[in-house]
Amino acid sequence: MIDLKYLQKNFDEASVKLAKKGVDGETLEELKTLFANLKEVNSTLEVSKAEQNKMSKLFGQYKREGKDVAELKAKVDANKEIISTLQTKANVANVALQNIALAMPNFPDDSVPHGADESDNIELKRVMKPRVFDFEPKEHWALAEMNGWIDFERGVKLAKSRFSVLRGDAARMERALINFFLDCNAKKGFEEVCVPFINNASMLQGTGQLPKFGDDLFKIEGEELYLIPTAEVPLTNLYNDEILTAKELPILLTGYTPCFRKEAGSAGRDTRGMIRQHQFDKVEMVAIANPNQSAEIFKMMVENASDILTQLGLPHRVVELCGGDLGFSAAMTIDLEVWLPGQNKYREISSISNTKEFQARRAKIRFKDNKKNSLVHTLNGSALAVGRTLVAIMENYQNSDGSINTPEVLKKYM
RNA sequence: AGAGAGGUGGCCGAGUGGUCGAAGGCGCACGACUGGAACUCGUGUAUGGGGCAACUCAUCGAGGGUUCGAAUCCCUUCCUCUCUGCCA
Repeated sequence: MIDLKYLQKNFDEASVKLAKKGVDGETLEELKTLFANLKEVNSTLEVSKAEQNKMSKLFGQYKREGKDVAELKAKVDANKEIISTLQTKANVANVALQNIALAMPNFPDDSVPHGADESDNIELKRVMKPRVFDFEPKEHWALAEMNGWIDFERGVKLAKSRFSVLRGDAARMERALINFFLDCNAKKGFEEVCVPFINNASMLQGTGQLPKFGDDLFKIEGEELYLIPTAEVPLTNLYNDEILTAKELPILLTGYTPCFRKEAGSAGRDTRGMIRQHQFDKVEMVAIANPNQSAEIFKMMVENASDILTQLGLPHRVVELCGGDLGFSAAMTIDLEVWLPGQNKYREISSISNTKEFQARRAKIRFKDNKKNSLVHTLNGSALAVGRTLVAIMENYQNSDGSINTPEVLKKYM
């Protein structure tokens, strides 16, 4: 959640920032008004409550002294009415405020380039030259069929479309990749954790998936529980509603989880192959950091993910997201896009974001900094999306006969 | 899933209608003592909101109710523990 006090005091500046992310001024204006109203109602309410508390204390005193309380009771009863009215007003205002505030995206960092969508993103650099093929490289679904690696039909039979089954060496390579990624992250100081793949609504709100993006989540019927769309949710919320000490920061976490997404807005996109599935494996990095550490950690996370791709021999590029392409919670994001020779283009394989204090404010993750409590910064990034890495290996390591070589670093894992 | 017990501050634990944001202990921080430390003694030590501040409002798992007044009574709900059942 954005800082409403800041919005109040620096409305114009905040409007400019959020315009970068495509937020119209009207909603922002509404938010500001609601906030001001709530403050006013609350302050009058507080005065009445203070009055009520005083009178109640007096009431007890009168009783003990055997004095007559009839007159006082009349006063107290009248005040009670006023409080009840004000309280109702305050509750309504608060709900309205929360509804808008929780749906308001994060401020983009000042460094974030302007732009409307993906096409305005900025390529920072390319790592490794794509291999030159002396034959026409095939797309991964063709290779999958030739090698019996992916069973799309039976995946659909078991669940529905956008589910698939990995078989044989593909299944083993999926597992090898998970282990390889976790080991790489551990070397960079990330603690490995194994978490529930189902989280409750409050956690999903903490990281920003709820209330606005519920349509993209698989919900457990009859319960306030959801299949996680990314390990970012359980890893970040590990410290939900906690006050950490400055000493224990930064907390670096990594974990493997499957991710479940309804892909509600993606009908027709990437329908073929394994690029966009309802369930996919991912190894995630999360950092809970002191604000003065977060820039450096962000850089480290990007380098780590890029380094893993390099170790796997996968050409990729580093892309800085523009304001319009930035996710809801992110203040800044860098994507890594891997080269897919079969598709002849770069495709996202990792997304690393600094949400600054946006998630920390929602999830109430704070740290004690000489007596004072401050919000932490939270960062998250994939290292890496496992299924897409498998796809990248298939396309980059294919031979003319359709067979697929194993990347050197993966051999000891298989 | 059924039966019973219970959820209080960083932890333990008292508190069954008012003077309780909460005794006492532990832990922690600071100070005194010491060459230094332990011991001992003193002081301090929840969170969120409003206010420059004095101060004030809210919070005793969560939500609602009774009452002038609720940690304390009532209802709902979540969670934990024990026993039974089931299961990896």
